[in-house]
Amino acid sequence: MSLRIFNTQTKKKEEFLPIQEGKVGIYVCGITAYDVCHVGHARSAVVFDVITRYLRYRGYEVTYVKNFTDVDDKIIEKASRERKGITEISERYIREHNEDMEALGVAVPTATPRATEHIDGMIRLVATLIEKGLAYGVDGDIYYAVEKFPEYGKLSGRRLEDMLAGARIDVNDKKRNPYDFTLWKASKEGEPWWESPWGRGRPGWHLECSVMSQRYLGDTFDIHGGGEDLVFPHHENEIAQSEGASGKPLARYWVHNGFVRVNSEKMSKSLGNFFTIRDILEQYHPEVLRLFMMQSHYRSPVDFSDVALNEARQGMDRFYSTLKTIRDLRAAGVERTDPSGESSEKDRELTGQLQNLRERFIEAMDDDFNTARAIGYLFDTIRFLNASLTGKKAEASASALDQTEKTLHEIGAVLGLLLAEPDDYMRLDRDREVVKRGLAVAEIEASIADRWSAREKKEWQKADEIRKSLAARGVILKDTPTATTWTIA
RNA sequence: GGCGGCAUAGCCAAGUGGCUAAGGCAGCGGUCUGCAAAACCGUUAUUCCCCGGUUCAAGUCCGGGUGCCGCCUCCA
Repeated sequence: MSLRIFNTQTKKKEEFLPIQEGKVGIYVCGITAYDVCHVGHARSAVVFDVITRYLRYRGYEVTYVKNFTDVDDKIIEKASRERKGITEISERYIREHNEDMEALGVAVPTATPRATEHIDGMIRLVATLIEKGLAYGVDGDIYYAVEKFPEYGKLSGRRLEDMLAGARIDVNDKKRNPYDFTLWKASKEGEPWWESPWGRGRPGWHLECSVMSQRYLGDTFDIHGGGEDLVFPHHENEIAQSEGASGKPLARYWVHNGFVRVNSEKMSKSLGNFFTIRDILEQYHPEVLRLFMMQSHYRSPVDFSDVALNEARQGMDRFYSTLKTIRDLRAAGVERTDPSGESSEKDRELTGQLQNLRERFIEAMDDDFNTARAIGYLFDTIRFLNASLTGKKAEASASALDQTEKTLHEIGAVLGLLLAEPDDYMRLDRDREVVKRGLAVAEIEASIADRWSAREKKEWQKADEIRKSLAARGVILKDTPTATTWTIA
C-alpha cells in the first residue's frame, strides 16, 4: 500500500508520488507576526508537524519550509499604535510563536524564511508579471490582472463570473477587476518602504509565499499546506503569481487543515472567541492538546471546549499509566516468566501484537494521515498490554518489555505523543490540576496521613470519610500496600 | 446572492458498497479491593438526520428536503 493524500484542488484522495524519489518538499503558510498565536494556529502547526514526521518515518527526506510574514498592514498598524518599528513588533511575535511551538512539541521546520528577507525576489517577480502582461501599475501600486490568468479559481473551484455576481468586495477604482489583487503597494508617509522600479513601496500579502517557496523548493514542489481559510484568496493568488510567472504548476498536492471551533463557530481573531496557546498550556499538558486534535481527522472541524480537553486528558492518562506499568516492571528487574515454560509463547503473542500495531498504524496514516484511526489502534494495543502486563497472570520477559516500550515510543514520536517520562507527565498533570482547582497540596497530604493511621487502626469508617471528603474535591486516592498515592480526577 | 463542507450511541469520533458499524470519554453489571482507585471482562447504535432512487447488496453511490458550518473581507 502507498500513501494517499486528499488534494484540495481535485477534491480527491490521490496516490502520493513525489517529484524526486525519496524526497519531499513542503511549503506551509505560517503566521503574520502581529499577535500571539491561538489554538487555531496550534492546530495547523500540529497537523503539518505530524505530516512531516510521518513522511520522515516512511523514509522520505523532507524539506519543510514555513514562512513568517513580517510586513503587512496589521503589523504596521500595531507598530504605529505602540510607536514602535515593525521589526520590533514582528520579532516579538515570531519569538513568542517559536516558544509556543517548542512548548507544543512541534519540530522546527527545515527553513523559516521571512518576507522582508526576500524583497528583491518579490520585486523581480512583479517585474516578470508586468512583462508577461499579467500585472499593471496605477499610481505606484501594482495589481495582478486576474482575468489574464485563465485558470484563476482552479484551486478553490470558483469562477470569476460567479464571484462577481455575489460580490462583497471593496470598491477600488484603481482595479480593473474587483478581484485583482495588490502585488506592490506605494508606501504612504510613515510606512515602511523599499526602493523599487515603481517607486518606494512594500509588497502585497500573497507575494512572499510565491517567492520563498520558489527560492527554497523550486518552481514546482510536492505539498503546499495551510489552514482551509487560506484556500481563497491566498493560495489561489499564489498560484496566479507563481504559475503566471513560471508557466509550471506550483504544487502537486494542496493540503488544508480544518478549523478549531468554539461552540460550533470558527475560532478567530475577529470573532474574539480565541484561546491563546500559552493560556491553554497552563491548564493542559501539550500532549493533551495534541491528542485532542489528532483524535479527529485533520480536515474535520474540531470543537474546542474544556470538556473535550478533559476527555483527551483521560486518554493521555491511560497511555502514560501503561507506560508507567512497563517502566515499573523494567525497574523491578523481575523476569516475569512462567515456570510452566509458556513465557516464550506469551512473548511471541506480545511481539505479534506490536507488529500488528505498527502495520495498522501505517495503514491508517497512509490513508490521508488518518490519525484518529491510528490512535484507535494505539488504544487497542494499550488494552492488550494492560491485560497481559498487569494482574496475577501477567508475564513478559525483559526483552519483550523493552520492545514494547520502544514500539510505543516509535509510534508516539510520529504523533508527537508519549515523549515524556511517565512520572514527569503525571506529576506535571497533577500540579496543573491542583492549581486549576485551587487545592492545597499540604492539606491533602495531611488528610492522607490521617487516613493512613486510621486504616492502621482499622477505623474504616473514619478512613472512608476522609476518602469521601477528598473525592468531593476531585482528589482520588489509590491505596497500595506501602503507601497511598493520589491523583486528580 | 455565489461556491463548498458536514450530519454515525449520552458526548467526542473512525468508517476506502459486502463478514459481528473502530476507538476514546461518560454510564451500568462483574472480577480485584477492608471500602475504593487503576486495570480487566461484559454491557450501552436491529442501525448511521428525513424522503425517494441505483444495486443481489448502501452509513458508504445518485436526487430532493431539513439542520449546522465555512469561504466569497484580515484570517491557521
